[in-house]
Amino acid sequence: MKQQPVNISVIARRAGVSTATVSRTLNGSPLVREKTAERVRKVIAGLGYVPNSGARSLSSGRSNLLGVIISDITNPFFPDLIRRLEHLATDHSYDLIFADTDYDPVRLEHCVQRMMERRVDGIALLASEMHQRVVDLLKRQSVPVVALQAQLQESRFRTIHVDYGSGIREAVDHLRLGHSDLAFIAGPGNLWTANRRRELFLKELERNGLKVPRAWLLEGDHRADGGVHAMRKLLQQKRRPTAILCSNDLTALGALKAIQEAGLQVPHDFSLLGFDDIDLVSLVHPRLSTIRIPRSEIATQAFFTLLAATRDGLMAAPQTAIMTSLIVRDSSTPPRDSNSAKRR
Amino acid sequence: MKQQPVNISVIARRAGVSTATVSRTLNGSPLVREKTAERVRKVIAGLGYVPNSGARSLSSGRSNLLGVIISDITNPFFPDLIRRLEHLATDHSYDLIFADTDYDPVRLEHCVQRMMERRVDGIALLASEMHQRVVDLLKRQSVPVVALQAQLQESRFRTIHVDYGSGIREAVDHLRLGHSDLAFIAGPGNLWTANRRRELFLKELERNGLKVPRAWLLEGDHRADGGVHAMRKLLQQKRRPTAILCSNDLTALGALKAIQEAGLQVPHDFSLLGFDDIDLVSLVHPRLSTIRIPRSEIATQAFFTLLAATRDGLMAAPQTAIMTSLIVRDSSTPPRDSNSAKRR
DNA sequence: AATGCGGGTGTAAACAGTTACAGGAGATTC
DNA sequence: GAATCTCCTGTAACTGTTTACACCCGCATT
Repeated sequence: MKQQPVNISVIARRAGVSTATVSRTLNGSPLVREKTAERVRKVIAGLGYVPNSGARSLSSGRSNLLGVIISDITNPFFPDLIRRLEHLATDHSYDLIFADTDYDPVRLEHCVQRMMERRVDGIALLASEMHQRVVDLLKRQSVPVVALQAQLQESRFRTIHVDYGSGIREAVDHLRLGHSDLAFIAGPGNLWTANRRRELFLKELERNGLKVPRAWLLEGDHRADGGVHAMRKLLQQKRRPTAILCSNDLTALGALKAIQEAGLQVPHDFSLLGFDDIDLVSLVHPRLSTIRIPRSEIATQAFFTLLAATRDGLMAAPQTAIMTSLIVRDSSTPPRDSNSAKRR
Repeated sequence: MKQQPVNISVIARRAGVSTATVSRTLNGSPLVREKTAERVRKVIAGLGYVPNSGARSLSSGRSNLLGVIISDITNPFFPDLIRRLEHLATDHSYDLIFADTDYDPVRLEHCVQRMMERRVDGIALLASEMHQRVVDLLKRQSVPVVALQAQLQESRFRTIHVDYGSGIREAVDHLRLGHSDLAFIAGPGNLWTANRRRELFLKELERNGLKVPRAWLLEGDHRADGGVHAMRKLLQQKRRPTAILCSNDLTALGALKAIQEAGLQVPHDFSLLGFDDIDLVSLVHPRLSTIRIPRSEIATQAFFTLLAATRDGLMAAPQTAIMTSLIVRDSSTPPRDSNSAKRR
C-alpha cells in the first residue's frame, strides 16, 4: 500500500475545484475569486502539498533555474559574487545551479551540457577558460548567456564589460612617483581575464616610458601558491624590482608570504599591489593595497542582464562598463611627494 | 514560423525507431541492438539534441539533483567543501543546487521549500541555524537529509558526526603546559556547531582543573570582524590571558589582526589557536596553529550517505566519526618543556 | 426579450520523457 | 511442426503542471 502522492489533482478534489483553479491559485492569478483561493490554500496547507517544479517547467517552458559557472570557488573573489547572485536569484524566485570548472575547459563543456539539459533560463559564465566547442554548444541552443569577457563576440551573448584599464592606470600612476623598477606577476596563460590584465599593465607602463625586463614578468596561477613561487624566483635575482603588481589578490598574498619568509618587509623593501580587493587583503598585516573590482556590481549586472533576456526579451540592461579603481592601504608606499598627513 | 523543438520523437522519427528505443539508447539500456543505438546516436549528434531533464525526472521520479545548504559561503571553510561535493556529484551525474542562508533561519526555510519543489534527491544541510518549522517541513516530505549535527535526532535524518572533542583535547593539552590563562572566543549563539565547540572547550578545561573567567569568554560571529571586536574587548581588560582559542579560523584571523594593530605580537604576547584549518591560516604571518576539521571527508561522507539513501535504500554508509586534530604552526608557543629542536 | 460583456470556473490537450506490457522474428528444443 | 525461449522493438499509459478554449451565469445595454 504505497501512500498516494499529493499532487495538484488531489488538492483540486479535496477543495472541490478543478486543477486549473488550483494552478491559478498557486500562481496568484487574479482570475480566482478570493473566497475560492482561500479554500484552496487551506487544503494545500493542510495536506502539506509542494508543487513539482519539474512538471511546472515542463508545461510552462520556463525552468526558473539559472546556471552559474566559475573557475575556482576557492578564490574568495567568487564566493562573494555567488552569494550576491544567489540572493538576487532567490528574491526573484529563481534557483541557482552551480558548477566549478577548476580551470578545466573539459569540465566547462560538461557543465554547459548539463545546464542545457536542465533547461536553465540563463547562464552566467564567470569562468574564462573558453573553448570553441563550448561556444558552439551554446550557440546551438538559444539560451541567454552573460560572460565576463569580450572574447565572446557571438552576437547573442551579452557580456559584462569590466574596465581593468582604469584601475591599472591609477596603480601605475601611484607607483610611478616612487618607483621605476616594477615587476608583474601574471595569471595563468589560458585565462582571458588574466591575459587582459597583463596586456593593459604593459601598455600602461609603456605609455609612461617604463619597461619591464623579461625576468620581472612572471606567471602565477591566480592562487596563493603561484604567488609564493613567482616571488621566490624574483628574490633569487641579483637585480630586484622595488614594486610588484599582481594579477590578483591571492597571488599578492602569496608574494607577501614569500617576502616575509625571506625576512624582508612590505612596504619597506617592496611595494606590493593586488587585484580584486577580496576581503582578506585587509585582514593580513600589512593590509594590501589593491585594485578593486566591484563584485557586487558584476553580480547585479549579470543577474539583471539574464533576467531581461528571459522576460519577454525586451528591455536590455544598461550595460555600462564596470570601473576598477585603486585602493591604497599599507602595502605600497605613497609617492614620495605626498604630504605626510597621509602616513599612518 | 516558430522553429520546431528537437525532442525525443523528432529523433525517433528521423532514426526510424520509436521513442522508447531512443530513450533506451539515451540511458544505455542493454536492450538496444548496437547497430540501432549507433544510428540513433548519430541522429542525436546531428540535430544537437539535448534531452530535457525536467521531463525526465517527471516520469522517472528521480531528479538527479542534490541540494546543498550552507550558512555563509564567504567563510573559506565552505567553498572547499562545496567544491569537493560538486566534483563528487558531477562524477555521479548529479547536479548541485545551492543555497546560502546567511545565518538566517527564515532563509533556511525558504531554501528547503524550494529544494523540495525541485524534488531534489537529497539535501546536505551544512548550516546549523535550525528551526522547528524546517524540521517539520523536512519530515513531511520523505527526502533524504544529511546534517552536520546531532541536533536532528529525527530518526530519518542521517547525520555526520564530527568529533570536535579530540582536537580540543589536543589543543588544551598543548597549551596547558605553557599557559594557564586561557580565553575563548566563541561563535554565534544560535549555531549548534559553535555552541558545541564552546561546551567541549569548557568541559575540557574543567577536566584539567582550569577555569575561564567570565570576561574571557567572548562571543564572535564566525567572521573576521567578530574576532577583531572580541579581541579588542579582551585587550581593554586589566588582566589578560596568555593564550586564546577561537571557535573558527576567521575569528582567529580577526583576533590576530586586532593584536597586531595594538602593536603586540603572536606568539610572543599571546598564543593563538584557530579552528577549521582553512588554507588561509598558513598564508598569514605568523601561520596559525589550528584544529583541523577534514573538509574533504565531510564532503565525501555527506555525498555517499545521500547516494546510499537514494539508490534502493540499501547499504547505509559506514558513518564513522570524523576526527579533528591539532595542527601546530607558528601562532602558539610549544609547551615550555619541549626540546629546542622544535623551534624554528 | 435579445444581446453583449466579463468574471469565475472547468475540460482537455499539450509538455518531453520513461517504462510496463505486448508482440514479432529467429533460434532452439522437444 | 509446434512449443518455447531470447532478443529486440513498438504501443500507449503515465508523470504533474499550465493554459487555450469553451462555457455558464448574472448584470447592464439596447
